[in-house]
Amino acid sequence: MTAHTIEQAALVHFAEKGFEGASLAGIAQAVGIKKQSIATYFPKKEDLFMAVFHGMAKHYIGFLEQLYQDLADAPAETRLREIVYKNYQYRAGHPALTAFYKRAVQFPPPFFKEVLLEQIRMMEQRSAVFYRSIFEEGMVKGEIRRQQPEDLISAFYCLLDGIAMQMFFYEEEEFERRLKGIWNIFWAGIKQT
Amino acid sequence: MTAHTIEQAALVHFAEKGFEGASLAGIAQAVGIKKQSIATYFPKKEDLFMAVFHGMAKHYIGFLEQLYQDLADAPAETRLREIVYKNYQYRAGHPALTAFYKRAVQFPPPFFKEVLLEQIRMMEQRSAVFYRSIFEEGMVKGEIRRQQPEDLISAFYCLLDGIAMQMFFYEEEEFERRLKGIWNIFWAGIKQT
DNA sequence: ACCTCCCTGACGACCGTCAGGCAATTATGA
DNA sequence: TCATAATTGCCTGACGGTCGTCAGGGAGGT
Repeated sequence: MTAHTIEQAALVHFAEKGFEGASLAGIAQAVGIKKQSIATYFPKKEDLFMAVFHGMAKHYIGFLEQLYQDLADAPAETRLREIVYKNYQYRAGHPALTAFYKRAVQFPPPFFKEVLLEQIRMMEQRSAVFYRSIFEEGMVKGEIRRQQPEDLISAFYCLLDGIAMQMFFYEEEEFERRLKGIWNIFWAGIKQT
Repeated sequence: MTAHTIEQAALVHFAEKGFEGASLAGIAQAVGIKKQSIATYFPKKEDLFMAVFHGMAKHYIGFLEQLYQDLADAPAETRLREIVYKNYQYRAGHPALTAFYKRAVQFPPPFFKEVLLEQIRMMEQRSAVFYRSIFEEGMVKGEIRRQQPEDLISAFYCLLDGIAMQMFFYEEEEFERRLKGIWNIFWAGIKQT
């Protein structure tokens, strides 16, 4: 039980200050124990980081699977727009998880850069399969203009990443206005005319 | 002279490990002096970081001004595409500056979060004025479909940020293939049909 | 008697910063 | 022109503080 509490506190600290910047003392204090007690559950700091990362990955993958399932029978536009918006809402609703993820992806602690990047590639590939099916189905049904599926996937990832970056700068209200405009332009760029 | 050498070494270290993660000892070693000697030019670590940041900002702004100037008389598509590609080439050609910028923007050291974010807002606003003029001119000339300029600007920033993120994951060749697809979809989304 | 869980104490390493020294260069004034 | 003063540029030494980790102890439940 305490292990889970530690993970939660560690998530926040790692998200805010990164792996090197976060201190075991600070995490322990947030839990209400001494720093040495963390070693009962996570012998090394790296172990704690790994546990937090896997917890985050599990949570996010669960969200994605649920999302994809819910959208099984819908027009391409609805499906894609829902992925964009639900991703945004997930990120807005889980700021600590999101900050941790952003930091881990862009500035991974050196001790397991490779493991981490591989994990991220896996997650992206899992998504790519799903996105590809949406695009190909959309093209067959005449909802989406015929073009290379790879280009569509690239652009969609670019859209999602760009949105994730922009979230950082604007207030909720302002951002949602922007999001609407961004989506309309993306959809205009791929739909069948 | 040494001051500039120190700044260059600091740029690399700050870019790779962040403000807290980079050590004065490491930077000094890269220059070939002792860590205490840095204090001759930069009394506090924060002063060094500030100097590096201002150097980077000046360099990048110079690049943007030059770019905007060169594109003064060209069709909207050319201008926008050039901005995208030249930005990409700049980032690819100056990886340390880019990494430093990314880290500073997304995870600013706490001691001057506000100063830094304000600086960034300034840089973005300077660009926004230029982008807006391209879009408005493009709409007047019938090159771009009539719509809210704000939406176009939002989408363009989203495009640039998304591209900056994606650069991280792919090799040069693979990435440039993707970039082409991404650009085509964006342009299809805003051009006059 | 044996785990489970958390504790105290101490360690070596590294951090940024302050204080002060010393040679080489440059500027000053007779 | 030359002695002297001032400045520059980098040095050594030491400081208090924080870090992660190792070693070992003790209370409470099984």
